Amino acid sequence: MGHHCCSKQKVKRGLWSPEEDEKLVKYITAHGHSCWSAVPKHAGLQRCGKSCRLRWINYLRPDLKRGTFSEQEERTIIDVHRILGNRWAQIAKHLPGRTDNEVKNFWNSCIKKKLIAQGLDPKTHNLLRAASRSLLHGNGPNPSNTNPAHQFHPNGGGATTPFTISSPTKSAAYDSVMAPPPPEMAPPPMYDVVGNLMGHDQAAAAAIPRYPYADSGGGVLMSFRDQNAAGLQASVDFMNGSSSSSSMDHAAGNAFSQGMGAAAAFMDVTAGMWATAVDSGMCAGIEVAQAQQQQQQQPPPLQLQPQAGMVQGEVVGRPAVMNGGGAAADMMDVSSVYGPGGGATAFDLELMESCGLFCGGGAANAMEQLQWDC
DNA sequence: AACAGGGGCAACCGCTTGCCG
DNA sequence: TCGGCAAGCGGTTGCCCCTGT
Repeated sequence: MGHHCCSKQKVKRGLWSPEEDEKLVKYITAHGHSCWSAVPKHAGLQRCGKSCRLRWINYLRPDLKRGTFSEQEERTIIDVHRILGNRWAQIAKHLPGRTDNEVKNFWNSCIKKKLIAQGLDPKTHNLLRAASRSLLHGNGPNPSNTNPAHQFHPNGGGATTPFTISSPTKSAAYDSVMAPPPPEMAPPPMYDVVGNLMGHDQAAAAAIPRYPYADSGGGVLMSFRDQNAAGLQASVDFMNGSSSSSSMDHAAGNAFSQGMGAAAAFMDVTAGMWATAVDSGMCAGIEVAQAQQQQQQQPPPLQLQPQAGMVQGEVVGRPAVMNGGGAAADMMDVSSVYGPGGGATAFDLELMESCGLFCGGGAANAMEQLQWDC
C-alpha cells in the first residue's frame, strides 16, 4: 500500500539511486521545499513527496553529521531519553546534525542493549526487576556487571538509577543555589549508565551562586518557598533526616529520610531536574549525585527551558507533593548540589511518581510537570 | 567457498498534529 | 466548527553487509 499522498501516481519505492539524490539536492538547493508534495514533480522524480522529504531530512541535508555517535552524544541521548522517552525528534534536537531516525536507530541497535546488559530497563531507566530485587535483598549487583554505578551507595543505599543533564545553558539561566560539600565528607561519585563519571560544565557551574546554607552533614538540602507568602521558607536535609522550616510541614522530608530508610530526594536546580535516591521496596534505585570534574568536551547545550508555569530558579510544585498534604508550597526552591565543580543532576520520574512527588490532584503527571521546551 | 544469522540502517507505514479555507 | 491537506513523528519493515561456522 502506497502513501495516501501518492496513491494516485506511480511512484518508485525503495532505495534511492545517486541520480535521484542528485535531482533532489539540486531542486531543494535551488528552490527549497515549500511544498513537499510538489517537489517530486518539479524535481523530475518518480517519488512521492513524503519520500522526498524523508530522504532529504534523513540523508541529503547538508548539515547532517554522519558517522558513529560520540560518547558525549550517546550520553546526551540517554539523558534526554530518560526525560522524554521515545520522542526521537525532541531528542535529536539536542544533537546537532543528527536526525530523529538516526537517533532512534542508534537507540534500538546500540544503547538499548547496553542498558539491558547493565540491568537497566531501557524504557524506564530503572533497574530491571530481577536486578532490583537482588540489590534490595542485599545480594549486590550483578557480578558480571562491573559498572560502578551499580555499587551500593556508601551511605546505605540501593541500586543507582543514574541520570544526568549537562546543560550549561540551563545552568546559567537558572538562578540556582548550591550547597558546598562538607570538607570531611567526599561526595559520592555519580556515573552514567555507561559507567562514565558524569560531568558538568564547570564554567557554567562557576557562574552559579553558592547556596547560602552551611550544611553540616553533607546531606542534601532542599528549600521550599511559599510563593504566596514571601519569606516563608523551609529546608530539608534529606540525607540527615533533619529539617527546619519557618512555615511548612515538611513531612516529606521526614518520610523520605526516615520512614523510607536511606531515602533522599534531590533536586538540582541548575538543570531544573530532580534527583531521587530512595532505598525502599517500593522505589528501587538510589541516586548518587556529585559534581565532578570538567570534561574535555562539553555536550551541546540542551536548551532546556522552563515553560509556562515555571519560573527561573523555581520549580512548580504542588501543595500536597512535597509535604504530604501539610503545607502550601506552590513554588519550591529546591537545591541539592555537591561539590565545587558544579552540580550533578539526577532524577527519576517514575520514582517520583511512584513516591507521589508529583502526584497532585489534577491530571498532570510528572512529564507534564516538567515541561521542556525543546 | 558457501551459507546462515544478526546487526545496522534506510525507507515505509500509519497515526497525529497543525494549518487553512 | 468542520473537513481536507500537508507535514511531523514514532514504530516497523526489509535490505544489505558483516561475521561466524
